Amino acid sequence: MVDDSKETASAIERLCIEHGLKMTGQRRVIARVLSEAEDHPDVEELYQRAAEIDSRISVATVYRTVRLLEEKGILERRDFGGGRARYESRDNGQHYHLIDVDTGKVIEFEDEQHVALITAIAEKLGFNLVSHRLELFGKKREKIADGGAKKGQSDKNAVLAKKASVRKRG
Amino acid sequence: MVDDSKETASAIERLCIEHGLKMTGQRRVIARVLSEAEDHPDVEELYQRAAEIDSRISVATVYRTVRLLEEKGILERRDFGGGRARYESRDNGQHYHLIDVDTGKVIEFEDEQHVALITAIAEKLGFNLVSHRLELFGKKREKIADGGAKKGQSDKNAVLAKKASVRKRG
DNA sequence: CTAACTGCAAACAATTTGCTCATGG
DNA sequence: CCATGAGCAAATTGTTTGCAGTTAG
Repeated sequence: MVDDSKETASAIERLCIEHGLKMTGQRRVIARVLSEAEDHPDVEELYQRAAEIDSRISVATVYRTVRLLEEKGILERRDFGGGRARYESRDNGQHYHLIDVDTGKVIEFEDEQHVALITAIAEKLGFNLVSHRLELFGKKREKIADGGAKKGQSDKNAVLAKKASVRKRG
Repeated sequence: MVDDSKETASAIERLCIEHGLKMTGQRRVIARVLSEAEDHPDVEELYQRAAEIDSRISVATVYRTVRLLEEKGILERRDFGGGRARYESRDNGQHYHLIDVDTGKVIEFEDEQHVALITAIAEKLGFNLVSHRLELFGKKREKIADGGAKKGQSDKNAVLAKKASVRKRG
C-alpha cells in the first residue's frame, strides 16, 4: 500500500542492483510488482500485473526473473498446493502463514520460538537446518468482536525447545 | 515389515474394501505395494514396484488409484520438492519429515512440543488449529564422529532424489 | 562493444483424460 | 450384466530452453 511511484526505484529493484543485476525495463516492472505485492502471487498473476504496467513482457521473462531472484535470495518461493509456485519478497521478514480454512484468507505471523524449536530438532537429528516450511490451518474462534486479523504478531509462547524424538517406522 | 504374501489382503486393500472400492488385480497390487512401502514413493516409483509384481499395470492406473485413495483419506500426499508428489499411508501416525537436501533422504520424527507451540500460536491469533504442515530441510553435519546421525529409514529415497535431479529444483 | 536479457515457440516433465475394451460383483 | 476400471496415447498444465534479435553498462 506504500506509494511507489514510477520514479522511485522499488525495494526489490534496489536489491537487484546491489546484486549486480542488469536492470532492464521488464525487470524493473517485475521488481515493482513484487515490491508492491502484499500477497503471494504465482507467476501467472505476476505476469498479469506486470503486463498491466507494460505489456511488452512475456511469461518466460517472469519465470526467468523470478527464478533468478530466488537464487539471489531476494524472493522466496512458496508452495501452498495447487500446483503453482508462489512468491513473496524475502525482506518481509521471516514469517509464517495461517490459512483460515473457512475463508481461505492467509494470515501472516512470526514466532522466534518456533525457529528455535525446529533448529533444535534438526540439530538433534544431526542436521543443520537449511530451510523449512510451516503452514497452519485454522478455524476462527467466533467470540471476540475485534479479530485484528490483518497481520498478527506473536512473540512469547511458553514452550521451549528441547525434546525431539526420532521415530522410525515399524 | 510384516510378510504380506499374496494370500493375505494388505492393510490398504482392506481399507479399500471398507470404502466400497472395486478390487481389481492392479488395485490389489498397488495397495500391497503401498502397504509394504516404508518410504514415501512417488508415482513413478510405485509404478516400478507394482510392475515388478504384475507387469500389466500402466502409470495411468497408478495415478488414478493414488488419487482415489487420497480422496478416500487412505493415502496422504506429500510434497518434498523435486516436482513429484509422494505418497504414504495415512495410518502411520502423526509425524513430521526432515529432508536431507543433499541426498533427498527423508527422516521422520515426532515432537509434542511443536504441536503445543503451534496450537498456542493459533490460539493467540484467534483460531482453533485444524491441521498443519511442517517440513524441515537440512544438511547433515559430517564433522563429529559421533555416529548418531544415521537415523534414516529408507535408502530408496536417495535413489529417487538422484533420479529426480534431472534438472529440477533442490 | 558484448555479455546479459528478451520474446517466442518448441521442448519438457508430471499428471489428466477421452475412448474403447475388459471385468468385478 | 453393466457400472467401474484399465490401457494407451493424446491432451493439459506449469515451467524451462534454444535461438536470434535487443539492450544495459
